[in-house]
Amino acid sequence: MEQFNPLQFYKCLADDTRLKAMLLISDQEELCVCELVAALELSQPKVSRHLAQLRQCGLLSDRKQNQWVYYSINKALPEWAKNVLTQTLTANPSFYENDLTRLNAMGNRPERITSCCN
Amino acid sequence: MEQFNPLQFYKCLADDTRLKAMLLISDQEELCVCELVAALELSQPKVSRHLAQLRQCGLLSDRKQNQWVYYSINKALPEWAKNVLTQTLTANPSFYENDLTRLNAMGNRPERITSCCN
DNA sequence: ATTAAATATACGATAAATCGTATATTCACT
DNA sequence: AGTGAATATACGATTTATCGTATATTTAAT
Repeated sequence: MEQFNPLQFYKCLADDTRLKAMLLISDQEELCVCELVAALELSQPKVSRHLAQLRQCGLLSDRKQNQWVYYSINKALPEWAKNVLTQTLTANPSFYENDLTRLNAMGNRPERITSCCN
Repeated sequence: MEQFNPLQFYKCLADDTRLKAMLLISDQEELCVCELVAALELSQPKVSRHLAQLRQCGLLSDRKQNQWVYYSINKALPEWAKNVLTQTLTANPSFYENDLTRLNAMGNRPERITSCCN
């Protein structure tokens, strides 16, 4: 993230897959690629590509755990951008409710290792 | 505006001309096309086209006065979207400061008729 | 070692957005 | 009636974004 720019931020949100991924991740704290694939009903390469873009633009962070990669909202995101996401999330539940339903219906979701020490 | 949709909203903001126009209009209450042409240093058709799109999507309203068309933020915009604009405006002054400077330096700005009765 | 699952990336094809230029329209002024 | 300023729109050309498919990489399990 070479200097956070509102235009780039909105370009990231201007795609159905990316916007829904951002909202679902905001809502769920973190999600791995296969969970997003299931929730959004899209191909794995498509989801992965969009997540890579969101990470490169500084909107998402990722952490690797076993064979999964978990994406979460980048803590270093400017406050105004975090607020934009929160406003969008809470004001538009119907925009992503179907995705959330599919996510909750998903079997075999990977287990998070809950570290006891932080 | 057939039903306000966050994706469409962000698509509107995902273009340099449109985002700057939105922020300048937010800041200035209303601006006519020729003022935006001067502030943004862009061709009249280009600015006009983008404003038309913002109006069609429900982000802007227009009023005609003499030969000028003044654009302002649509009062009927959902609260969350207004908040997004306000947040973006106040947190990113450097994004549009040059445009604001050119606007203020512009000679011959059309005079608003200040109606005394409303 | 082999296989399978999860993820990432490369590449050419397609679709979508944007642009410049030309032109139409409207209004004020003479 | 005629001219000029402000604005809008149409159209083809170009750029940009997205996509499907194939393939590479990593990790876990057998």
